[in-house]
Amino acid sequence: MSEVRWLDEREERAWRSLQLMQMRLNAQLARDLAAHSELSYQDYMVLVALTGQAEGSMRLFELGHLLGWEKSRLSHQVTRMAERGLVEKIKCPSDLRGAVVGVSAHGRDEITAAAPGHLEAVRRLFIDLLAGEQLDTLAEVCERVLAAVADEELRTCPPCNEGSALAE
Amino acid sequence: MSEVRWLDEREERAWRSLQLMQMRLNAQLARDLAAHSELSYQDYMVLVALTGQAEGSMRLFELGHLLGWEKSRLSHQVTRMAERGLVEKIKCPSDLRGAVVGVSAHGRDEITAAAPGHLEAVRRLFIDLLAGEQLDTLAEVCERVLAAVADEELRTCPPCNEGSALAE
DNA sequence: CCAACATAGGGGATATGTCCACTATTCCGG
DNA sequence: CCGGAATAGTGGACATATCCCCTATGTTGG
Repeated sequence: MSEVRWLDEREERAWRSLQLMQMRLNAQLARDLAAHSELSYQDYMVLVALTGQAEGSMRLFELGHLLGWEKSRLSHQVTRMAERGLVEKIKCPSDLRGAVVGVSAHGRDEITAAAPGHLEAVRRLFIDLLAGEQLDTLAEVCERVLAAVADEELRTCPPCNEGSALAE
Repeated sequence: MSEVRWLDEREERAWRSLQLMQMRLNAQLARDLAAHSELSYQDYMVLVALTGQAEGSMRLFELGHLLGWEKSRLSHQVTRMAERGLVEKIKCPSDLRGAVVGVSAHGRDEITAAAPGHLEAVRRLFIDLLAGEQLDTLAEVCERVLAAVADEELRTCPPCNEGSALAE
């Protein structure tokens, strides 16, 4: 088609600072969590999701959807967490293919102890630095991008590449 | 101190969508790159940085600063890339501790072939979805957060924890 | 009822990231 | 000039993520 449209200064600034922020912010939050608890950031996210459920448990695939993780990642993660006694995994009685993960007492203790500190860090390093409209703009931006990504995922990977004559 | 200040709906929305976007967008860009080239996203970033230099090479630690990577991560990455012939690493004559990394001809070919497609993906999934002011707001937000993180990194990790009587 | 297909989950191989300890130099104050 | 700090980079151990294939179940149209 046409020649490449490189990023101009404005675009470059936004794109670069976003990528840097992602890396640094996540790294700092993870370090903070590791320093004040036995939980990794990923452990934390899993436990938050589980404790957000009324019964403290849910089907594996539901958890995956909630977190937006691939099934394999989640499977490995849950296996590791189960080995450490943070969660429990049992076969689902109503669907023999499936499994149900639940927080254990130990997991509850850990998340209860870690949450306040983590939340403070999130506020200190992110939320409290931003004005309300900035939060909203950010959310709009992210949601717009997420929609585009979801769209592209659909068009690219699943069983879509058949049926149409305009194949590549 | 006081009790925990949980995130309200607005804050939650921004924080959650940001985290989701990070994950999905990066994953999609990486998949896209992998599908159309032999380069991982990390390879790509290293090569972009190097080809951005006049001589196509730079000191390892400069590269690390430019990318914002830890030295160890960079060392591993460059070693792997050198094994694949994408870059070359030589001892620095003027500082015997150091090393200089340079793009190889092969590396140049790869990045030249991959860049247009990747850039298009970045535009399709991110840049072109946003209005100019959104880009600016985003950049401001990210830079603000980055400053706070850098600040906290300074206060927390390096050789700071000594000298003051107000130790923990 | 059965054959195809879809869905839930597991797990190995491999790539990557982080922590940390270690070596080799260079820099600097006295 | 020397001894102690800072700097540059390496690499092992381990945690994590992804790709991709495998099994076991459900589901559904004939």
